[in-house]
Amino acid sequence: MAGPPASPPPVSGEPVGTLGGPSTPSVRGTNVSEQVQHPAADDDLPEQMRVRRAKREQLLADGVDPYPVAVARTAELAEVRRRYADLATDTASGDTVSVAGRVIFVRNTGKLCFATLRAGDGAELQAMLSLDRLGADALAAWKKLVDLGDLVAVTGEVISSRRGELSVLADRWEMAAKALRPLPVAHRPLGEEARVRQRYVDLIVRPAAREIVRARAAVTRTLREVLHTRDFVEVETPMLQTLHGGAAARPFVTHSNALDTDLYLRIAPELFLKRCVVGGLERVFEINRNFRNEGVDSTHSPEFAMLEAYEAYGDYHTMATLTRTLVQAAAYALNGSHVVVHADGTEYDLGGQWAETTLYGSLSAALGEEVTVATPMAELARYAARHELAVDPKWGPGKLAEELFELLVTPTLHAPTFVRDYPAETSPLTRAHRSVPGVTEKWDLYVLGGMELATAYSELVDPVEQRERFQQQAGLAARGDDEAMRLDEDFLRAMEYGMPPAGGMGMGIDRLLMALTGLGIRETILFPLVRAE
RNA sequence: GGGCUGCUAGCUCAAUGGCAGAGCUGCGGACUUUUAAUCCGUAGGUUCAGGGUUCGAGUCCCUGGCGGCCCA
Repeated sequence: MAGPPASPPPVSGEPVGTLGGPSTPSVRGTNVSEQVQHPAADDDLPEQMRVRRAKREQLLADGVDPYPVAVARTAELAEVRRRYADLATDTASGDTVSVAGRVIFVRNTGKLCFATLRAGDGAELQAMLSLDRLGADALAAWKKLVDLGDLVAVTGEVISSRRGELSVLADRWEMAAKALRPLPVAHRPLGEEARVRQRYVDLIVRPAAREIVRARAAVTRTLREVLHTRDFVEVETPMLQTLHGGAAARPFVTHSNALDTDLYLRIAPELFLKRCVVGGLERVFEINRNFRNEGVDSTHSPEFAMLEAYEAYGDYHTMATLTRTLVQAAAYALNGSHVVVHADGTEYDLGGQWAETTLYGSLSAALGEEVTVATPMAELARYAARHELAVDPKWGPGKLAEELFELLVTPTLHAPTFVRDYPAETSPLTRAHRSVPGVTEKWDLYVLGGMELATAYSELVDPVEQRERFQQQAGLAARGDDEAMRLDEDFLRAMEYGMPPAGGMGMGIDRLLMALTGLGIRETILFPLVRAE
């Protein structure tokens, strides 16, 4: 380390050549004065950033790369913790290791410095830097040049301090990457917006932020494993589509220059997965993103991850069993139990068999009046008025019954509940019930007081009936319902080759994480969409 | 779309219409066993932007921007 830390380097801006070097011709001939503005811009930086930039300059001046291509590293922090877990207080192991991590706390005394290093997995290890081991220059350089947030590497003996803290007593230290921005206060939560907009900082300072990322990975891996063991094949179907279909939702529109045509970001993979089933991929699934150009709030994100699975010769009963298996496996992967613990400490039991009811049955119970798919519009409208539900004139009786159900029943569905047999009117891709007229073989799975977690059908596979349902939807679209589905000729052509009877299921991955953790959707998505700064 | 609410130092937050502050962070100093180290000293601000009321606006009013919560 270079000697006396006498002169704070002249803050003379970027070293020549890094930016605007010879490769940028515009700089050379003309406006040289513009180049000199870099230092001036630096002067506008907050003091703490100027200081850190100056330290970077000092390192360079000392001939030390603040961003070396590699540093000595023989062990991970967690590995050292594991291996020396039993090292007695105030003893030395005799073993030398090289470790690296981010400096999150510093406690400097005159001739002995302590720093807490943290690795990406959350493991922490103390580094000790003493005058007698390091020498005056290296110790002075440490104190002068290392800030909270820097990534450093330390080589030394694994010891336990007098207070019993497992530590690396440094013979040598190196800068692994100099941080130019200060870390936020480590023990106070970052503001909501900063957490979302600068997730990287959130991840550095908040262990729970890292845990949710790993929880999500554990969940998606578990879903895949369960499906693979049941011989489901994972596929990836188009996210750019010339027609949007498979759900009732407003799409995002984009444009292909090559084809000179507008394209839609998919709102659901359903119609492509069914093409797969027609082709003989009898058990097929996809986990990927859907995009819906709709509201953004605590349960809705414009892009959201979804699992869809189709099983030939299955139906909505087999999909219910599959769904319960998947959710319970995910819960088990997170918590080792079907009872998960939410962020607020409450327990949520996903175990055992789940409650089942029907839409009209549960609605009748809530209304105290017998309601069926045959109940006329006028009567339903009276119930709506009784409960102060505004009725959209575009609604039919099926849609109104569903709205009443959502208003009166779903808030009461706290434990996981399958709600079966929806009106045909609102389910254009669903097969008619095999014994109950007017309803379809569809269920919605509700959790946590009304959050819709998954849905499944016994799929409609009759191409003629499918065409009629599409035509009804096209009529709605023509009347200005921009959520209505478009007629997809190629999909119908596929169906005309014959699709086996099948069950299909879709589950929101973000919502599954919410149900398993009790967190809001913006916490379960690493980088949720936010307005540009 | 409607209602409520927030935006102040790098971070988290204070400040009856009357000198813009604290803790942490930073900087200078002391300290060879600290644990969010401690102690002494010190710096740091376009109070989101623009307009208005006022002798005087972070504070009140209007418009806009960016968030959050609740409702449809």
